[in-house]
Amino acid sequence: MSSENQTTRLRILTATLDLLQGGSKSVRMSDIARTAGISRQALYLHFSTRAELLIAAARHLDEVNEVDARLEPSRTAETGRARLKSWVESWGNYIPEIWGLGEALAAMQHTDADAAEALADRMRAVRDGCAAAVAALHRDGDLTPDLSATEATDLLWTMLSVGSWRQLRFDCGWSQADYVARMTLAAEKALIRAP
Amino acid sequence: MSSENQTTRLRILTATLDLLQGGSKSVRMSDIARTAGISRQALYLHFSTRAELLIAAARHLDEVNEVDARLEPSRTAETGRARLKSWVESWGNYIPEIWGLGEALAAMQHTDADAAEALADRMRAVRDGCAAAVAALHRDGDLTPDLSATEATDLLWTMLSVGSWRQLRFDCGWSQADYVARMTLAAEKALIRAP
DNA sequence: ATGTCAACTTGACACGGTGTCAAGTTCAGT
DNA sequence: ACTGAACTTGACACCGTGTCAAGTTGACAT
Repeated sequence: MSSENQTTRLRILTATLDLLQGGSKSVRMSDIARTAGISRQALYLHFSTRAELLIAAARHLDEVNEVDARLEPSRTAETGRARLKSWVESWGNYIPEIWGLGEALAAMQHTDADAAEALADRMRAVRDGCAAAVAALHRDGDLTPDLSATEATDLLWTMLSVGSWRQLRFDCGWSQADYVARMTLAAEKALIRAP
Repeated sequence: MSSENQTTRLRILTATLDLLQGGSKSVRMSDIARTAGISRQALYLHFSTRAELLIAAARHLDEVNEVDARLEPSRTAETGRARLKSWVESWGNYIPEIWGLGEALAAMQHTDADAAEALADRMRAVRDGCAAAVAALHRDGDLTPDLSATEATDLLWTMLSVGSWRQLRFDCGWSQADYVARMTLAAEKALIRAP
């Protein structure tokens, strides 16, 4: 940790995230090196593989954004309904910050097993958040009777996928606020027992 | 049309679809040539580019599957509700046949403008189907008041995306029948006015 | 002042996949 | 027997990733 040269490593990571944030299609190792102000080979001194770099960037992003703190309100919500609402909002508002990286990781998951694993990890974490919200609903007796807890989790997880967000946000032109509002409503309709 | 050598061209197209159908990660030009029983260069004699080949394969698939006929029941449904149900079923059951090709096309949409356009075309066609179902609901006064027709179309289109299907089908282990049944229900809850 | 070590640089190269080029082969139609 | 189209073999260029080798720079210790 402290034995590593943080400043160069950090410059690399932030360069990577900057390039990816823009949703730039294909971010090459040389692009990253250039924007970090070092040679392409110096990059390989720090990260021996593109996948490794992307994974490190993902971890770094998690730290910087204090993921746990952002999810706090959802975790401490009293009712299941409140928890669902809060979860959709927290996660939905986190997507814009990670989607570039997510798509880059997704694009290389078929050529690199580590990248696939890192992506799967993160998707699993999101799924856990969905499962917790569903469990809270279930506990309150508010879960719709036509879905098991697992099925409800599957459905919510899929509704909240990065791909769906991207499509609504960019292909359909929804604003971020629209996305959160409409998706919250859609999730409630799909999961909460009819009155 | 008839001036072209159909048999080799056809062998190529079916080889392409066969390889893609399996959801094989990276189907190379040489893989396709080998399974079609010709040399890699002969492949380039027929399709000068990988994108061109994939696009031709997509068109061929549309013909072979008689897309229009499959969508007939949805188009002729009497009520909006019936139309929605039928549309989700028709399209949902078509996804398994095209998803491999769709993902291949999607994977190269950032490196090839023609591939992007071909994919966009097909997605637009799906969106049109969604819009028609929503319009029928709206006509019957059955559309939920908290979504405009456009928003409802956006939402339905996104719920029925290939990515969501892939996630539910493979990551969540849903059967095709499960997918259609649950998705129909979810679409109805999201779009139809509460009683 | 000298030596050493780590971070970094330049420049070359291998590899895999796409696409191109040139020169042959095969064979049906005339 | 000749032509032309479909196809073959084999070489090569390009790009992006990853590797290797040799040199530069500068901080720190002695």
